Amino acid sequence: MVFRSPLELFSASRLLLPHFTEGGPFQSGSCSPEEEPASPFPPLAFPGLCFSAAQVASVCETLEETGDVERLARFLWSLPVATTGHAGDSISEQESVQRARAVVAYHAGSFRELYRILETRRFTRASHGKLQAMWLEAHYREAEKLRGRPLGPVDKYRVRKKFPLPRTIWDGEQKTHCFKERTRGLLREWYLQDPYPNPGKKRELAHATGLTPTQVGNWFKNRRQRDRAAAAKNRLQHHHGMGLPLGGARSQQLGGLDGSPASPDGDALLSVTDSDSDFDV
DNA sequence: CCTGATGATTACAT
DNA sequence: ATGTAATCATCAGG
Repeated sequence: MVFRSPLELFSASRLLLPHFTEGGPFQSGSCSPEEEPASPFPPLAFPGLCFSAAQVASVCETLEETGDVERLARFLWSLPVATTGHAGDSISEQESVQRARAVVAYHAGSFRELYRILETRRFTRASHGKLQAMWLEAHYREAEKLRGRPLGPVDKYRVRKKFPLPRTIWDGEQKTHCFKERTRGLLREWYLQDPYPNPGKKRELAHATGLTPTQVGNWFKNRRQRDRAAAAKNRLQHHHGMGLPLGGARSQQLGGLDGSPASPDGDALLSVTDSDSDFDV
């Protein structure tokens, strides 16, 4: 659907390329210090043969940020494909280029190519979020197409389990349910010291966790509510007299999900995180 | 503070 | 393998 005729693409790329080289809007000084600063742009040569890696990366990043996927696709197609020989570490290997190719493949619906890119190349953390979203969305759409209907939460969960994120775009730092594990740990620590933080503390904690002060306030509010509810439940249980041999504070209702030890499949290391914080009275 | 909505997860049945 | 019910946590608004 997004494809155009090759003629138009090529002409557009010829129009596009000089536009980006002029003025040098961004310097993506990642790792190319020894390139010639002179000869800013050979005006009429073939673009793929004369652009430095930094320039290509800059163009890719700019086009990706602006969301102009069509132009990005044209630019990628204008690049030299699979320059053999020693070109293994050259332009094509740059993360910006690989990420751009992933974006283009995703938008074009070329999911297999997208998967190949995401699985074979290694990406830095800054790209993980976007690439993970693309990986998941692509699989969702495929599953959705196989079936007639849109996917529910359970279907998405199953798709997620069936196609786990590759290590190339996931550093193993799993997020439990909502916030990052690190964030939750910080919130819990501060909560233990002071369940009613003043605005200053809230702001400081928000900055430390990357959340908004409102989110921090909501978390504390919900947390207090949850603890209070747990305490009330416990008190009721005590009055009624619990005959259960289990001495744990949380009873049937609150600890309802801890009885699932039959899932030793790797990713169970975090499912126990916060329910344990409901310490007994 | 309480409630509704939503997502994630599990368990059960088909 | 897929559908469904139940549970839990989080988020946001009244």
